Amino acid sequence: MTVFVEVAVNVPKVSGVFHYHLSPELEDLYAPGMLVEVPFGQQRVQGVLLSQVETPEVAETKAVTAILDQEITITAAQIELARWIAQTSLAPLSRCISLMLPVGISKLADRLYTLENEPPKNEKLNAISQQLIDVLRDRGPLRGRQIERALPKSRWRPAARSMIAKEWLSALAVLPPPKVRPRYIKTAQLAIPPEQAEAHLEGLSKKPNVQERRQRILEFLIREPDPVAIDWVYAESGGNLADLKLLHEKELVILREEQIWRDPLAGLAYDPSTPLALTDDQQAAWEPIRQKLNQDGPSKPILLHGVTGSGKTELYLRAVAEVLESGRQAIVLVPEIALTAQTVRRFMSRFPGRVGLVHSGLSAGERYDTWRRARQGKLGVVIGPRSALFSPLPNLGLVVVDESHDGSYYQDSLPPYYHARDAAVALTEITGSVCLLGSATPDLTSLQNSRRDKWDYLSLPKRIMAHRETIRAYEKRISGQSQYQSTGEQAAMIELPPVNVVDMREELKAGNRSIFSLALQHGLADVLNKKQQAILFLNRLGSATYVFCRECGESLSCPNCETNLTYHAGKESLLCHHCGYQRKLPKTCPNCSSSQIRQYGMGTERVEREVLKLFPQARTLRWDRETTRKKGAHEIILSHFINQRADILIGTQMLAKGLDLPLVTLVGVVLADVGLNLPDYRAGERVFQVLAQVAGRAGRSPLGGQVILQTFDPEHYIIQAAAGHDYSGFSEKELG
DNA sequence: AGCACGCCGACT
DNA sequence: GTCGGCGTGCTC
Repeated sequence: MTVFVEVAVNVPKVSGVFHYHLSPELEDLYAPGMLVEVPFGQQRVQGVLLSQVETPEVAETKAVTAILDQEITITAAQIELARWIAQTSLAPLSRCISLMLPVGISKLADRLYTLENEPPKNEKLNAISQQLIDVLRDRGPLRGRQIERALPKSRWRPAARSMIAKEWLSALAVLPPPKVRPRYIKTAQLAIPPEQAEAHLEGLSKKPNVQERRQRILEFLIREPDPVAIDWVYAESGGNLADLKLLHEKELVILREEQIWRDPLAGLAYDPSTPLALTDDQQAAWEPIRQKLNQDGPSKPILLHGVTGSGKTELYLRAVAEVLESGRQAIVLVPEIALTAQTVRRFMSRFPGRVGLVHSGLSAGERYDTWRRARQGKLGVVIGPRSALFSPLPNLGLVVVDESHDGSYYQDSLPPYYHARDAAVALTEITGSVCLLGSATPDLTSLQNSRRDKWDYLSLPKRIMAHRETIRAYEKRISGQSQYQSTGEQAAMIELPPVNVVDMREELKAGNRSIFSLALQHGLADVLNKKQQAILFLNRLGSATYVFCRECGESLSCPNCETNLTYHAGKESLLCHHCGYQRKLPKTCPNCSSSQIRQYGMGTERVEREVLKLFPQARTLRWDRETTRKKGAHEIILSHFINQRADILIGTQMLAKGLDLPLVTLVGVVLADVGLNLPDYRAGERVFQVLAQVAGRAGRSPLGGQVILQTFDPEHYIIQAAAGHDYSGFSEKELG
């Protein structure tokens, strides 16, 4: 009986699965999820075995060439998840399967080109053919991708084809081996009991210095009973591999190869932390979560709606601990590692040695090793952005989606276009595990799911100031400026900061032409005086500059699609990014004929300049795409600010993501209504989310805090809702 | 991705 | 008449 299997081939653009048969020697080794090599057309390609099939769809099946990895590369749950993503995103299944292959493992087919015969001397060759011949003569046989690099952008493939027909070249279908491999180090260990080794310290060499060196090696190994990395032996003794080999031949030392894990977290120091006591609110939310984690069978996803600073992370940590205790694993999704470093650090210090971190900055080797440790169940928690969802954990118990409203969970750059939040829910349904989605400003889709009882809903309505010791540390630092009394409880509650909405039209009427209202100027002066910190937030989308009438607040919009027109300095005209409508910048406002019509959009540099004009002594720090482009820049800027090496942090959208900046007492939103008039039914939702999040950055310490929200449209319900920290008011209005 | 098949323009 | 351009479709 021949065994037929379904294979998803790793070829971009190929949708669907193909049927192959297994040769008798592979039949016994077969398991779904294995990485194999199969012939496909003229090529040799990678594929993933899915399931066995009774009868193949075609009469003639080809045989699976080889099993590339004895261990399962993709778990059964992942195969199902890939199928789910393929179905819902309309992307080819093979693409969804390759999402789950770690970088360095996934390999596309290629061809190896060899120069077989020099073309006859009298043959006239075109330039490309000549180049190809030359490069193959110089460098020997090359793969297609190597030729691609040697002759960039040239159309060498047709030339190669015609030369293959003339038998000057040959082409062989190959599948390159994976780029990443486990890393091994050599270790040395004493082969005999230490007492006996003492007797062998003499006569290791005739040369006194060599004798001494080898003696030192033995002495070191006598002190270290466990296998030791040979580099360490060299460092301790000044010896080399030849010495070790000699000692090995004398049967005094065992030399071994030991696999090591490349771990990006290995060098990091962290203070282990213990669970914090829960507040009553947290306790009330924790109970149902705990129950679900310990109950068998399917359970609804949980939407954990907690205002900024309400202690959602502590609940995630508890949930993860509960899951680990029962021998299962957890995945924690965060929007962007660089912006959620604080959250990541809390997981690392609560579960030292059990956390695997995945993100784009890792080397292929680090990723591969983290992936393999996850596969072997050696990691308890995998934390990372959306790709962390595809870790092959053998016994998944929990998926946490932190800041689950965040737009970066949606992949829109290349297919499959999928939403990691939805995929997380799907994965927990497949595996029968628990999905915990946390947010201070849940997206309306999620809220609707909980309203319709598809999801469960838990809320943390109150803010926690800080843990008692933290508060005490601050009180020492600020010596008596505190507005709040310690309650004696483990954690004290604190109000969300008051929000002051400033009508910028009134400011102009009163003769203030600065981009800062008087209230914001006073606020900044006060902060600088008291040596506290402020954040200035620019709710800006891209580099677009909007045109406003400073008299009536009217923004110029496109007559066709109601999008705000944006000003392009290069063309000196207004452009609609939606339909391409273009017009000259008008001299007067079409609404009120005022001449106070200006482009109103600015970058962080402009804001910084304005701040320094008013407060030359202020120490400012800019945080935007431009200043954070370099690797590690996020951490540097943040730690600068947290350590009070700057007074005012000026930044864009990134500021809105889960940062804990305790000394910030003032948040100024330079222009709150930007983005409100976009032709997108979620524009209001996005603006509300970002305003609510950034407002939540203020006043997280005993110093209290306030938010100043500048706007030309103070009556807008989104602005009103954000000003009142009124999520339910906002969602009522949006959902009806 | 690669390759075959197939249908229209400039050449021996 | 044919060589060859690249559009479309298929690969178990």
